[in-house]
Amino acid sequence: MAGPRLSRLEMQIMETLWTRGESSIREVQEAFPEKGRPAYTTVQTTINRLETKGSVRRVKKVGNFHIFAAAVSRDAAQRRLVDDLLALFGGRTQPVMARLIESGKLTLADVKEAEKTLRALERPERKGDA
Amino acid sequence: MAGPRLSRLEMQIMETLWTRGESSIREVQEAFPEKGRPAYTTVQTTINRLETKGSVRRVKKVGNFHIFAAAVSRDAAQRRLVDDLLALFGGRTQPVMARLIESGKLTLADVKEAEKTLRALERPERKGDA
DNA sequence: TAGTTTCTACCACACTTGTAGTAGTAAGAG
DNA sequence: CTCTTACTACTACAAGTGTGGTAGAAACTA
Repeated sequence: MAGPRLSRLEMQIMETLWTRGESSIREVQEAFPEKGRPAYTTVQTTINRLETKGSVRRVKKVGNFHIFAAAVSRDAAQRRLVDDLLALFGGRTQPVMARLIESGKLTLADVKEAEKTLRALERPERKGDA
Repeated sequence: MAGPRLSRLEMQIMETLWTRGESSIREVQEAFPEKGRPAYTTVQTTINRLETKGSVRRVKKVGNFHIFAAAVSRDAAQRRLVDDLLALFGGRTQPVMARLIESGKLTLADVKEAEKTLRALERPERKGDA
């Protein structure tokens, strides 16, 4: 399955749709930080492409403008990104973790959280192991 | 610095150069799994582009062919990939970790290793904190 | 040396992505 | 009902990427 690949700008737009919910092109555009905000038509073009890809759909028309909504979940889209990255690393997570640590963004809390989740997942793994 | 962005195919080629060391185009090409191996000229074109980007350099000529070598470290290139991904996640590692777990590739051992590394890094953090 | 093989240099092309302009239409302001 | 404005649909275009073809040179092989 995996859905289509989403580019940087596409992801930023999806992010707005995920966080603010159904939005017009104008709303999506204005959600960008004023500094470096893309032109209205740039957002329009990109949303149209997302629509073609099936990642976004227009839900209704209000006045003379359309309202769009994400047609894929944030989790699914993010999963795709991580899977692609992982493929680039030959499927090995260890070097990914190493780079995350280098980035300085990975906190001990994040890791402990992950560890807890993993333990919870591993315990019920009685019959079908990975 | 960050160096240029490397595409999927470019990364695959770099991977060969990193693991096997200096190689000819033919060697790089044949390092690809037979199934879905790109044409010789595809590899050639891509190596040329890598050369233009400064990620690869030709080190010598043997007979009638050139020998190429990576001009950037694997770590640096991988760091770039992870940083780019992180940017897409708004700099937050937590969702990245979550997706890694979902992928089923992240092992408890990887996480413990990361935890150890983080602890070791955090302790000496006397003067210059993050 | 002549033929065959193997490279190299360059070109071509389609698809993606970021970016934005233009023309026309629909909606709200008076 | 007319004007102004905001939005839509469409078009354009350059850089990046994957893909591979062609022509000609260089180097082994007999």
